[in-house]
Amino acid sequence: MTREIKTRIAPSPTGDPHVGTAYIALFNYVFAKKNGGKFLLRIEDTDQTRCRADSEKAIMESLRWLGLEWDEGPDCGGAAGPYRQSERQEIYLEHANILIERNEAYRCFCTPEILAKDREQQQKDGNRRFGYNRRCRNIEPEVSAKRAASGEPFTVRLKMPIDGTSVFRDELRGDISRPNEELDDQVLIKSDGFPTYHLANVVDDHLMGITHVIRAEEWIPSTPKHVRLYDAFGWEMPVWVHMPLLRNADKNKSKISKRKNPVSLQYYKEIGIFPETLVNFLALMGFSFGNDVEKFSLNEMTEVFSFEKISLGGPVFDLEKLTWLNGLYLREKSQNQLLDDVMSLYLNKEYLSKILPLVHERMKTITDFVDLTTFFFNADLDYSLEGRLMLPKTRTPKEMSALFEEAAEKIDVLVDYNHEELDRIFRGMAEERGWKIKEVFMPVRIACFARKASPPLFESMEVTGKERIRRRLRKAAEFIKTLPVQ
RNA sequence: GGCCCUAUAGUCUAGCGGUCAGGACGUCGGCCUCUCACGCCGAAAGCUGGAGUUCAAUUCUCCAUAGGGUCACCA
Repeated sequence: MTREIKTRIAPSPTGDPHVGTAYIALFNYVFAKKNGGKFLLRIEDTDQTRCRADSEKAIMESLRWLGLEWDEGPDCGGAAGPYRQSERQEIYLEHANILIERNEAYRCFCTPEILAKDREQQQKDGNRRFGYNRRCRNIEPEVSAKRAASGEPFTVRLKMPIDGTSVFRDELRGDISRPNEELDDQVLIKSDGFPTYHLANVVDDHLMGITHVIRAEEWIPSTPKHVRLYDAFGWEMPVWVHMPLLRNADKNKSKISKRKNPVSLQYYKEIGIFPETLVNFLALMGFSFGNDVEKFSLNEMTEVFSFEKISLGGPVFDLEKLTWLNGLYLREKSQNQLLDDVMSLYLNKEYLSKILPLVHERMKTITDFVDLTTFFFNADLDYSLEGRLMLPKTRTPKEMSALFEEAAEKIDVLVDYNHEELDRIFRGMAEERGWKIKEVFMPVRIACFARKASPPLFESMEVTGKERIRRRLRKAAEFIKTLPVQ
């Protein structure tokens, strides 16, 4: 009897909801629905140092916004719960122990310091083979157990074959093989007791009945480890499907990254992209509907979907085509629908009441409000008029664009995006460089608002929102490079 | 660097041995029009290179090249 088709999206709640997560979720969703199966959501929060409290909620909201509803998940439950890995601790430990008993895994007592030293030595020796040297692989089981019992910290590692070749079948590419000497003994349980992705992922996928693992191409190199895990447990293998990676629009088409491209789903929502547009566009990244059809809904895609319609070249995420597609959807909407959309995005009391205090004193008539606040509603700005003011006479284009890029980075890692933090960042950068405050603040004002005069800088940046501000800083950095040295 | 994946215009793609290499974004030109936008019409622009298989390669094989990914107690 064939199993019910089940797929999953397993995001790690380490930051803003990522466009790549939506991309992979989309294909998992569509494949499951096409086959009358289930699509589930699992939260991979096993990295205690990187997980952020509000991230999980934001990810769920974004996926829902896109209409990628899951059948089982941390909020709606399901037969194979819990769906949050941090709540499945005992399950992983139990399974790690099974592997130790079967001699498929072992405790490793090497400290991070020793490992770092090993790596250093390997570098020095010009040894091309990195990875763990398997020092603890053959410790006698009794000795190992005793050391563990005595409280010595350890990790659990998977015993990989030392020679030979691992082969697995990727649904889109056929057989992929890798020499085993390339694979080292992967850590399964970290010394903090949490599992690594490799263990948690395989155990959960099996226990949750996942039949098709549709994930990003970056996982291909470690798939042999996962295959080994399934074999060690004696479990039935899922079908492996590795989707191409979304790419930046830079020269090299590198893997999509927040340094070069807005990757937060929140951003696309903020600039007025409809969820159906984004889903449609993401689908276009690698999937062909057929008959030259480019505009289609999630349901229409589901009807015609098959893996044969996926192409493997890494698709560049092109904002221009996304915007064009959005226009198609927009012109199709009734004016009533559109009115609701316009109001719910920015023209509502909540948003306007954040702006109003910033311009209150600057207004003489009600109509001034509009002139004073346009940049709170724009996606990108036009720098053709005031743009040159981003470059103080005392600074070079290179220096200035570097500052903007650094600012975008610093803002990205902010835990709390607010005007105090922004103030701290920009004053700090001026100070570090020994620049005058005005050499930083005016250029930033132009970059963020394209005007010499604006409401209070950092308050306005706060209201405009992290993603749009980061995008503007990056755009400004590009623009400055086109200016002549003064 | 080792290993792995990928390769049709600037970008997204169709093609699954014989096609004038099709569509879309963008670009350019024109039409519509009070302007702009929309819409419509048209144009420029592509099979990375080299061997091999074949009567015939964009398509199959190999090599090269290029790009990407990956080599963590991150996912």
